[in-house]
Amino acid sequence: MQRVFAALAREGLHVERDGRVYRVRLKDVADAPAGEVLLPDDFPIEAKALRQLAGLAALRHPAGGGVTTVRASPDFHPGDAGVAIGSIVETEGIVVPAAVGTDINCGMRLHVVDLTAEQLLAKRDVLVERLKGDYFFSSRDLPMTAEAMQGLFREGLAGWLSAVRRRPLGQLARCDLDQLEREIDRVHLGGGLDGDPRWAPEDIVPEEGVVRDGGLATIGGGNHFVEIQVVEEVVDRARAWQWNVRAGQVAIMIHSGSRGVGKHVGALWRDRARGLWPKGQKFPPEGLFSLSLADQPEAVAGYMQAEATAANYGFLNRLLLAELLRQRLRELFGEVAAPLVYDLPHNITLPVEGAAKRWITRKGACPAGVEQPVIIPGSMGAASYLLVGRGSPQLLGSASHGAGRATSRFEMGRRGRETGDLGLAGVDCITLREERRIEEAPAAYKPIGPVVACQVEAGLCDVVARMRPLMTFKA
DNA sequence: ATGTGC
Repeated sequence: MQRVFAALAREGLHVERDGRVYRVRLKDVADAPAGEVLLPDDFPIEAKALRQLAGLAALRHPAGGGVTTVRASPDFHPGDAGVAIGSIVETEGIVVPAAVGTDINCGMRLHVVDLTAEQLLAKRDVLVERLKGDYFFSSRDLPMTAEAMQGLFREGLAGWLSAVRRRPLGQLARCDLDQLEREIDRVHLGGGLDGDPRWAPEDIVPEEGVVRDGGLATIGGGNHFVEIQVVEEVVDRARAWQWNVRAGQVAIMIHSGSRGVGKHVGALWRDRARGLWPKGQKFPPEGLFSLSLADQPEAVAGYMQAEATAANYGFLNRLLLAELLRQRLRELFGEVAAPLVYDLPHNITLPVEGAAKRWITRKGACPAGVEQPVIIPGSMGAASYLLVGRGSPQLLGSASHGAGRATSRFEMGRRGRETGDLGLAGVDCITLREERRIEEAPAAYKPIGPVVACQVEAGLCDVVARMRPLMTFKA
């Protein structure tokens, strides 16, 4: 697989690949930093996605600060909120709420389970029935005290956990809280950023008493899922052993985010950024309003705290989705070990380490720091990968967050009605919405193999293990 | 992406 970096040239913006030149017309990009796209050979590249990337590159705040670097990961594709999915952007002196959007702390979580696929599939039907109850019919019982919700929003998983330890209610009383505590260091950033409950939707942060938040432990729509997999191949035996991953074992992979809380925070700050834009100044492309440290330091701090608040909720959402599944596995198989391998966000703004006033926003890009676990899911029915990051600067210490959509949901709907081969044979997808099967069918996505291979070849990460799906839950 | 929204 050949590695291809294509500069978005300043004059006219073009990408040259395989002898073909892709041109994108865009004004205002004259003094923007060049963007780079990493793609396998023969991959389609959408003009809309390039236009969006160029729009990001051109961002400047009239009071000072702007975007310094943009990169695009191999699963790069157009987004509907003005930012292409797979964008990695470094800013200096500004933050851009719309760049991360409303799906704050969308991310991945991976557990391994001390069962073989055969053992698990022997109880497939009863497991599916119970999980349908948990994930689709809200039969779960997860009452949260005011202290737990406030601790969560303020500090993340550690704050939540210490409150739950004081008063474990409902199904939380059946969780192994010591294990959850030990697993916090396998969550990126310790599963906690400095947030504040005042940024969360009011109805889920009681002053006192208990709330039953219907958003917690829910999968969400689109490409989000809970998947039971089997480790098909271990490539890096030493690291796999160290991370508890064994060939032939069952794994649990979760792709979800901060649900309504991220939507609340993202929409609130998108609107605030527009409202705070200096009067009389030309609007930025695609509604990408920024907040400048130069004249709005409290707004920058406020947004970062609000984003952190939603991010903390996303960490707990994934933890609880996994916890429900671990409880069902214990019911059916006894005390079976199902340790966390890693949990990490691929939709988040983080400060650049060791540099004041600089941030990296990853929009559909997985952090891939040195020796750090990287989780790249394939599309429904396809393989997923556990990798180890190498901290390469090429994509600012990032990797892709998936295979990348190749065909729009709308187009897939049309193709589905015309009964094309959507690659769904043999896929065990449990969903209440039939249209998901088509919208998220394997044929809607690029093949994960080349997407992973080109990143390995580029030195972004190395494969530790490959998993294949056994059953996928999609809301 | 979103207890989607015209």
